Amino acid sequence: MDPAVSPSPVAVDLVVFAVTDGDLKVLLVRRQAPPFRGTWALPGDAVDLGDMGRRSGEDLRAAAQRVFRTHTGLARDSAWLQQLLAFGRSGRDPRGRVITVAWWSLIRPELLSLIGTRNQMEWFSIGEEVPWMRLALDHAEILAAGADALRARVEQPDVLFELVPQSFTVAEIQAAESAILDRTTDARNFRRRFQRWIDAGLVEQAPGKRHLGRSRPAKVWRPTCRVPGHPEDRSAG
Amino acid sequence: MDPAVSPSPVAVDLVVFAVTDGDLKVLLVRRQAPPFRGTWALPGDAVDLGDMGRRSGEDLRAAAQRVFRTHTGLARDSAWLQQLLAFGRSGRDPRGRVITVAWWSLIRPELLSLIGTRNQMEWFSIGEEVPWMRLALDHAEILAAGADALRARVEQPDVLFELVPQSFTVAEIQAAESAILDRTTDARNFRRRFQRWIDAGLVEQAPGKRHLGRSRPAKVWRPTCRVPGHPEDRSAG
DNA sequence: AGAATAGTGTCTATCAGACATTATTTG
DNA sequence: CAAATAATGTCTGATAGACACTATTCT
Repeated sequence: MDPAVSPSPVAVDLVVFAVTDGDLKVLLVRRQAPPFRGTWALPGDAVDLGDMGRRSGEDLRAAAQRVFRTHTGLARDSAWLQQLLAFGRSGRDPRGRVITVAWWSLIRPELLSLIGTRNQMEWFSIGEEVPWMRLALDHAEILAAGADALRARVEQPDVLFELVPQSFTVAEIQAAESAILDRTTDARNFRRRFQRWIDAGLVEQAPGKRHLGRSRPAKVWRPTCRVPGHPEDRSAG
Repeated sequence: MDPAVSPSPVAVDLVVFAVTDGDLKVLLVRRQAPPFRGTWALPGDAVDLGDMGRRSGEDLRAAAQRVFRTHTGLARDSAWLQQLLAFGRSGRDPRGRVITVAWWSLIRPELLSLIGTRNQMEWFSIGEEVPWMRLALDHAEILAAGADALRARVEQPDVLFELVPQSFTVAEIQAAESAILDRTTDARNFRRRFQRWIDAGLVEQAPGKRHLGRSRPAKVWRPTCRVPGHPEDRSAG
């Protein structure tokens, strides 16, 4: 197939977030094929639409999960994926007319080590390092929309839970929020909100404690058991 | 062209809202062509993708505007349109694999008379009348998502402004909010919020008063002049 | 005067931001 | 005990819900 022509008019692109070292990071990959070969881009791929009848092709969510697995090596089940928006400006892709459905995804810090630095990919700190001006296609625009969506929803505990370890201390989850919003909340006020999450039954204490250095050990918490992960949103496929 | 085969793998569908008679209504059209001929559906159409290279086709937003104009007869400029989500479950369309990008739209009550009851279309009250179980394709799902999006954003004055006349009384805009949320807010508490909109410079008094029956006339308000209408969101097309 | 709707004010609970203090561990 | 981080509590201002009264018009 001619690599300069898109194999499908519909694609998916992922804005994959993680929090490490107190920074909100996004996963970018170096494009292996033209156009924009060698430039940083969001992980994405064409959606297999089938052949307009007989072969049924893959669902949008399945395509997003496939891209997630291809680039991270993680099981598709461990992917928290939510649809963002469709981007389809005529002329956004030099290969032809391609509509892309963008998704945002969250990865826990514990899983990052499993990903490693394989292939041509890298985590970029949203605040500083992202080479915004040099992203392929309209990916800068998509990434900005993804960051907006994340920031808009980070107040909801369930989003935050996907960006910290399965069990966490109050300080850890607060640090995650700070990284996303890029501002420090007062620890005491944050704890008060956290207390409400406890009262509402959103979190429960996990066994064990955690302590670093020579200080008082912190209690460990976890989200109260729901079915693990995966928001079932309407845009499922 | 074979009407049983979709002309394009990408479509747009519109969830068009209006408030009349104290009810939140949505515009449905009777499908003229198979499949689902004769059933109620959201207004929508295939997106012209061009020919994958030479002809550039139309932007997603342009397609949504075109559908808006086709079905309402209103100028595309008067369309408040915001992207909702893409729906692309394999098998959602019996004609083949079609991804649809859904938009939600708001129409002021003053414009409703211009639309009339042309063609095969009708306004249905969300609460009661919508024949949910009998909508074509996955339009019930799309409509539900659209209603959710509207309810989630109705607290923001700018959304509410698009569902009332260009100039309105406090009672009128409160009635619109009540219709959308399907619950009555206390008039005095609503007025207090409205006072804050005045203080923030979101609304200003318009000339004239309005009075019905034998009661005290009400002041008339309007949004402070911004460029008329049209949210410029990132998903522009 | 009476009916009807417009507009203003009060009391209270909840929540966010700013800020001080006590508690528990290691060295 | 000193250092370091965990955890709790107080004061204040903004906002939402419940509720009572005054104002202006028409009949």
